[in-house]
Amino acid sequence: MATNQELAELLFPEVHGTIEELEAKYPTRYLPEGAQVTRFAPSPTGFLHTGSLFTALITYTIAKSTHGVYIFRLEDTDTKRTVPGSGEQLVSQLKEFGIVADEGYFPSGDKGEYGPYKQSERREIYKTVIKELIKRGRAYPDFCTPEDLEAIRKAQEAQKALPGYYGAWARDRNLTVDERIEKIKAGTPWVIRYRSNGDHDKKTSFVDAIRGKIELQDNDQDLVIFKSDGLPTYHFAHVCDDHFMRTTLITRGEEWIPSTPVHLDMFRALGWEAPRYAHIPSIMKLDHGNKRKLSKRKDAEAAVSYFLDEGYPTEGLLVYLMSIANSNFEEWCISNKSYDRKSFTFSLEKMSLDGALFDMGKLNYFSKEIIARTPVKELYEDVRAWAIGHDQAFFQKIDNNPEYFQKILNIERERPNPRKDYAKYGDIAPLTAFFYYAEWKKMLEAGLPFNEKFDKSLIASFLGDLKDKLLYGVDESTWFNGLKEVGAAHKFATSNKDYKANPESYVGSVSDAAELLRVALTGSKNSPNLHEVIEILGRSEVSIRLDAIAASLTK
RNA sequence: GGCCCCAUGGUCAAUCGGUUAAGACGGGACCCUCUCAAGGUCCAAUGACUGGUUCGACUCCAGUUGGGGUCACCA
Repeated sequence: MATNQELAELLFPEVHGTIEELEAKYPTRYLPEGAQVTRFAPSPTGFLHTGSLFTALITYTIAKSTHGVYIFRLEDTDTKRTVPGSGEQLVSQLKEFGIVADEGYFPSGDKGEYGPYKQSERREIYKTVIKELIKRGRAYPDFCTPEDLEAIRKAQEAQKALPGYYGAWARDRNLTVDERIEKIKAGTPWVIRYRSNGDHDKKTSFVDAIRGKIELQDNDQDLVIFKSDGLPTYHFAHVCDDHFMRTTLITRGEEWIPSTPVHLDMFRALGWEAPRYAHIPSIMKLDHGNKRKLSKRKDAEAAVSYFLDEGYPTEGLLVYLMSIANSNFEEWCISNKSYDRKSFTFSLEKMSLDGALFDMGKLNYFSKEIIARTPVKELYEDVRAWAIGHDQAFFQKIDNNPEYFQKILNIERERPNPRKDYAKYGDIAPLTAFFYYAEWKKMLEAGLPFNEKFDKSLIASFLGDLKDKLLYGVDESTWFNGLKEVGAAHKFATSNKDYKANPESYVGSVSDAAELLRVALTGSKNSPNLHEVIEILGRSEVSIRLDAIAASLTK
């Protein structure tokens, strides 16, 4: 009678290594007390998902705050779903958010001593462990075809039995070694299944770092761990990789909770200590009154690229995500007068247990705060970098005269309560268009929205007067007093109070007078501080515009 | 359907058995004010339901309901 040893050799003749050798190759890490080794391990199946960024942020933050190690691992075992180039894409998008791995997969080559960090390059490791498992009788080749599996499922359905490959339903579980060898030699296709000793009627429990104790049914499924394409399935790859990478904390989506007993079962079978788990709630979206996970297919905001394209500052998104992760973060920011994530103490225990609805409004709020606090020089660089890739016309405009654009960006900025009218870089171009003559000209041609209660001749004479008498290079109140004086000469009240008291003595109030100037120069009834606008535009530009208006009013 | 997770305002949520149930976003009002954006002050708005435990329950327990997840040679 043949032995499992012989079976293992027949299955994996090319594998000569041992688990002991792997243990020696990937030694226990020497890290300070409390340091966590975490990892973000996405599949290269497309662009970075907002939920993934959330998980990555938490994973990264924990490693950094405990002076541990943050690993990036590429889980490319599903060759059918792999999208070429998306691994590189993931790394570079994460980098834009400042989330760069201490070790892991990089397009330019792996970094770190615990690699390879791409699962498809770790075949040797998986095979070594699986071969050992076969020798020990804890894994076996299975010869079921998809049709066989389908038949089993149907039979289970008919008998109202629990679905799956387990116990008596596991057709090939109890084949003798000789029978297996015979089939293999006959060329029957096989996969490797893990032989579970679990009892479905018993419970396994573990302490989740976020949720506390979780109790689930024991795993009794003989799951496939090695596919016919020569790659492992997630379950096995996770156990293997996180053991040999010496990960101490697994951060992953909450959808993994139900399969945790499988992983625990395997760690036990291998005699390895299981890491801690932190199952992170998903970010949700309200859809026809129901909550559901953010979906890349249905929701633009599910793809991180959406925020990048719109021109949200990366820090704005990060701060928003952090506020969902730890709701005390927001209060911390307020009392510290700072959004510096790095000095905030993140805590897994403080994470909420149910998935938050993604709130655009709140993102905008944080984003405005971040933009308003960014020093002009820095903001300018960020906006410029965004414009290059997303708005060429805008880029040409700002690049043509960077100093002018920075002055515009700086309006009402360097003060205790700065303006907050941009949530994203894409908001800037439309709001600042009037500063550029060509665009102002278009507004003039389309018709300036002057208050219709004033007739053209009044507007023309008032603006004409202003052209010569507007003050430049003086402080705001002096400047505004100058404006009032000119207004008074045209019978505009110098204060709203005076106007209200005697409306019949005036043509309008200061507000009306200021509005005429505002509309003339900015093409809109709403604009930032007029004094600053005029200082930036400068005397000659203001004169040119007022002349152009005079010409259009009198023709 | 089995199993698991979750449950405080519209949203994010604090409270670790005793509070007038915080705070933030959003909303409303008022103030400031040459408009807007800010800023200031104030207001409205929350414990799913039913039992239990307890002197006392938003808080602990059970059940109900609701929502979410998971049951692959996908991760």
